[in-house]
Amino acid sequence: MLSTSSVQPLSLERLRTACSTCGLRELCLPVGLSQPEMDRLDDLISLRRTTKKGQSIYRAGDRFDAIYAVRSGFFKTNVLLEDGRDQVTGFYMGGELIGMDGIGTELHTCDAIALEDSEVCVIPFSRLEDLSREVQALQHHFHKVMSREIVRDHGVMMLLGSMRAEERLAAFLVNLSQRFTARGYSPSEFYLRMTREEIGSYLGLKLETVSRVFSRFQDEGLVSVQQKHIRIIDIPRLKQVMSHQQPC
Amino acid sequence: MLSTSSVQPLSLERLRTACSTCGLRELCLPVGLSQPEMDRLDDLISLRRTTKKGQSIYRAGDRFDAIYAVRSGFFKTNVLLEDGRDQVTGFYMGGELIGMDGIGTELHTCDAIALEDSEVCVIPFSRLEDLSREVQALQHHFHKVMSREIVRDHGVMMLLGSMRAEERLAAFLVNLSQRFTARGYSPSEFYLRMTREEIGSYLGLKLETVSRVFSRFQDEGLVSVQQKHIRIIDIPRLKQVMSHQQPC
DNA sequence: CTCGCCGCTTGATGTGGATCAAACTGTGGA
DNA sequence: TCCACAGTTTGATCCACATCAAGCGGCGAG
Repeated sequence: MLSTSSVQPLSLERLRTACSTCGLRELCLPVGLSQPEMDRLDDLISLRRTTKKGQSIYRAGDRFDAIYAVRSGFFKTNVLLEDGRDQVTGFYMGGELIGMDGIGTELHTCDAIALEDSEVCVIPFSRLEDLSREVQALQHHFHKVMSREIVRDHGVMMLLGSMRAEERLAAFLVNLSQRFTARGYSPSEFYLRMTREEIGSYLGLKLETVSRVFSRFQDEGLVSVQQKHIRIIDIPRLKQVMSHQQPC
Repeated sequence: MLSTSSVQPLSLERLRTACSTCGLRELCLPVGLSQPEMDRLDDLISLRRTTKKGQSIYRAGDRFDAIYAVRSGFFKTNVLLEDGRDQVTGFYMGGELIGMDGIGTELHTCDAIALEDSEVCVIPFSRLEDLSREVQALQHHFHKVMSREIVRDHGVMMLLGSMRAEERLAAFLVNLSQRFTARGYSPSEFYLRMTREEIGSYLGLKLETVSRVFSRFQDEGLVSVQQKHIRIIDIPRLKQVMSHQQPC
């Protein structure tokens, strides 16, 4: 049992891992399902997978056959260019779905890598489609999840295409804060699971720039930064920075 | 009949606009459907909509209730920030689907604007979901289309986050060339429907930079540019530029 | 507890693309 | 037909962020 990325069928653990009893069910795939519908979804999700920090749940080029719901932990997704350049395309936390990039071609187009020891629910995709044909609420919610991923990507495109470094980092922190809040954590105090380099890659900046902007934010009393420990002191002002409305 | 964005039921035109006889069916929603299945899809798509250059099929904030397949013409989608900044998030041509951004919130999150006089098929979304529950091939293909939109967005994020101006424009031209080719047009000669400013907005560049890079490409014998008329002279070299492999 | 290293911070300098400015051109409308 | 103007090109200058460089500090392995 020392294997670092193990796949294990549910058995006695079943009750503990069922969607119905999962603390993340209001954020995850079962949103809007009745109890019997949720039971049917449970039948489908019979595998969990634990992943150690640094390991992947899939790599670009891997055959696609499942999507993954983050049960615990933190992930990033990474696209690669032939010439070696790469870019972080997203960070994922509890209740969020990873892997929808693979549906279009039956092959994954990015790497999904754990930023800390993590656990995901494996959702076999063809069985999800089967069930979606029978359970309208599931079908509709899945479409919403994919649509939101598209909208999120548009937000990142906006950020990369027309925001300056301070605005990008402010937007990033505000977004993280909101997602932590939705999960019952503090809106103002959290640990970053990713390095400055990963943040930079996601935001289209170099790690030095990320570091400098953090320092500037700290000097201005917006946040307190100690390595990966972040405390947001002034969320409203951070939102102003994000929206270009610096008070001169 | 002078209204600029008219909605008209199909009647005698029916045969002409049915998916089954549409030249774009191999690129559009009906991919992989049998004849009877395609007939059922036809039943659902009972509206076409013509849109004059400059007009929108929907705006950010509009209620979402349909997606749109481009029948003819050319569109852009635009996201807006409160502070007035905006960004082009995509260009769409025949056979491509617009509007999936609205599924997540029931509201559209961007504007969809015609870059020339155009026509779209209106696909009522709830009826599309109904039919998807009965026709597996349709369900699966729709999922593929959404997934590809996500993958395309990741490509743009890569481009915006880690490519230089010349690489971006080269990637843009290669992409357009491929899409025109798939539609039976010349891979090397086409008219741009968008302005330098719109290209720049999409690529995270200013219009002056786009213009300068076009000129540089022309000087180097990669393309011939006359306003919106583009002739790609050396596709392989353009692909090299895109991949950072400048021959010193 | 200590060592080594990875990740972070900070400074100095360089540069790609933005900005400002001016002139040119093709097009659509009166 | 001609005018007005939106869109484009090109040049000069500027600046935000990249790059290069050096030192720091916290954490995990032993």
